[in-house]
Amino acid sequence: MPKRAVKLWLMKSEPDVYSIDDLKRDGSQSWDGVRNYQARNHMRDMAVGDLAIFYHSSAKPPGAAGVCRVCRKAYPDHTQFDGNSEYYDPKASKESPRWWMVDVEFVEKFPDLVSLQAMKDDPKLEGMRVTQKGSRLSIQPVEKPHFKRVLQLAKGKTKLP
DNA sequence: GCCAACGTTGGC
DNA sequence: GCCAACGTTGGC
Repeated sequence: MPKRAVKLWLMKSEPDVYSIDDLKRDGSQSWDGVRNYQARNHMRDMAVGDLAIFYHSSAKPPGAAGVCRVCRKAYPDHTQFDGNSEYYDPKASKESPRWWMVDVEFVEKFPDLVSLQAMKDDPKLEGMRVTQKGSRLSIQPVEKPHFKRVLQLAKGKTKLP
């Protein structure tokens, strides 16, 4: 069986809540609290070793802040069962969980943040989902040329397989 | 704080 | 299954 190719993603986090610096400090982190079906489905498509752009949303400025790697494949998000959690979902049960999460580990923080504006201005990133108006999806697949270009703009040192 | 985009919910 | 109302995201 040939190994599945590494897939590339973009994952949004509000840095006031959890930033690339937090991930650098922690080493790895579970990506809980996703409550959107499309984003959830993308997480379930992830495999260990997949790489993701760590994107700072609702930031000044918003943009690509670094890279992380999936280090545990999708498993049930425990916050859906926790009545005290803001992510509690009364319709979810342990027998049939509704929400899933992955764990990610720190890969690098970019020397230069690539702002959303810079991404929008770059012709090579035309068509990249995050640059499109009203793109709310918090977990998006990214095409390899786009990922490479963001690394280039960021002076990132991550090597794509 | 505004509001466009768009996902979810619930009545029918 | 439709769609109006409502809620959320997230840039500006």
